Amino acid sequence: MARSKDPAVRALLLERAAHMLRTRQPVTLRSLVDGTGVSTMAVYTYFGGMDGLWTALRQEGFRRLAARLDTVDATADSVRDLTALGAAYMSNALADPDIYRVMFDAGFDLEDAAAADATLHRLVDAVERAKGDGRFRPDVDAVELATRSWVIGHGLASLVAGGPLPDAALAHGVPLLAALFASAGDDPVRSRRSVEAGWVVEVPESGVLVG
Amino acid sequence: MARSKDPAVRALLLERAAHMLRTRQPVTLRSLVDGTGVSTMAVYTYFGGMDGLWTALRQEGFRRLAARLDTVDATADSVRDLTALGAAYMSNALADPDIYRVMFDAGFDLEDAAAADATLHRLVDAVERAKGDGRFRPDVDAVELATRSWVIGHGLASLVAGGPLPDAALAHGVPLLAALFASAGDDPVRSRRSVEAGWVVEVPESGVLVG
DNA sequence: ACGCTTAACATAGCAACGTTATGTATTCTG
DNA sequence: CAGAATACATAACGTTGCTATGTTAAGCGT
Repeated sequence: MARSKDPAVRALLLERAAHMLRTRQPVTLRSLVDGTGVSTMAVYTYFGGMDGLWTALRQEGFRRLAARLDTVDATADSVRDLTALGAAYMSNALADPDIYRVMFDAGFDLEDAAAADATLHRLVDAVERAKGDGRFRPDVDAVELATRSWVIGHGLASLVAGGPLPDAALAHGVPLLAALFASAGDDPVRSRRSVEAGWVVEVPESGVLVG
Repeated sequence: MARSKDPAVRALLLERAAHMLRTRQPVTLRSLVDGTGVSTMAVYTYFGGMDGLWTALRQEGFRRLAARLDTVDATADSVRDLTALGAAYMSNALADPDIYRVMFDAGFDLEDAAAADATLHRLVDAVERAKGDGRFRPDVDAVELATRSWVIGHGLASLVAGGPLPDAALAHGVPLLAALFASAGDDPVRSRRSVEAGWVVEVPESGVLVG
């Protein structure tokens, strides 16, 4: 056959692209490879072009999101845990606003949909656990409730991360989720307490915002 | 002085850019002016460059949004009206997904913030009218409740318009808004009825989706 | 063990992009 | 009615993503 691709080069380019995105430098084919020792062709052998790089970057974003969601561990309060997943989602979006924007930008293909589905599934699991605990009505559809939580989380993340709303608007997450969970059958007072306990969002360069 | 700018040319370029965006043609400087008889310089005299064109396009988007929100007229049911504003917001986003995306994309400057604020203000007014009708608790902050409605609307619009969720997901708007309004003091059953009455979203090429 | 095949990579060039410099025409002003 | 300033066309410049071409090196069959 021939030479085999070096996975380290791929990782290097991906890392560098993410870093350039974070530091607000325009990510162009030439600026990406400048100083790395590799030529522009590397982007084509590893990603098939710039479009492929963006796709890979989206998947890297979902990978990081998944990693952050994994740091949320289950407690006795399943509604708190569900909220904590939402807070972790938010922390991830704020940690890298540009990557988050790229994740949901124009070229949302089937691969990305699968990745998005995987992260949504974690929410579904959390909802089902809460149902098992009797927090939600038995007739509540776990996928639907998870999707609605996602709508709230994405709306908030999208408007705060580089959007028109300030960081302080993250506080809206608590009443929004509490209202949603109460509508699914959870006791309003108890729900509020659980959500306040779980809503801990890390805001870069401004510490931690607690609900 | 000298020749005066022709407002018709500005409107023509803006209209054409919006049309190219809707028909998924890439909007480039040259493709924009091709066939219009004007030269590439027109974009610079009228908008100061492509960035200026995007800013103008964002404002055009907010203008259209405002126009659509104006078609919602007040009825005796103020919560229905508030929901109808949300539905109109959604219809606008789905009618021109690409313009909607541009509106909330990267270059969100102060002008855009003002435009966004103006549209948010209509929601605030509607919330205050509902408070006057005794539908919401007196201690409810109108701006906050309006912002939370916006978070739901934007999250849904963003995930449906070109995003991972299908058009059918628009139906989530009803339970989400109903839950939010109920948490603000509105009677749950009555709220549900009002929201179902107001949630009428126009989906292009697939008719009208009623809650 | 050796040569052929094939993939990885560098170099160079292409069309198209946004922008700017330059020149011309037009229209308001003094 | 002349002067000046602005609208606009034309053309060029640097940079973009991409591709064609050439070279090098790794893996397999004999």
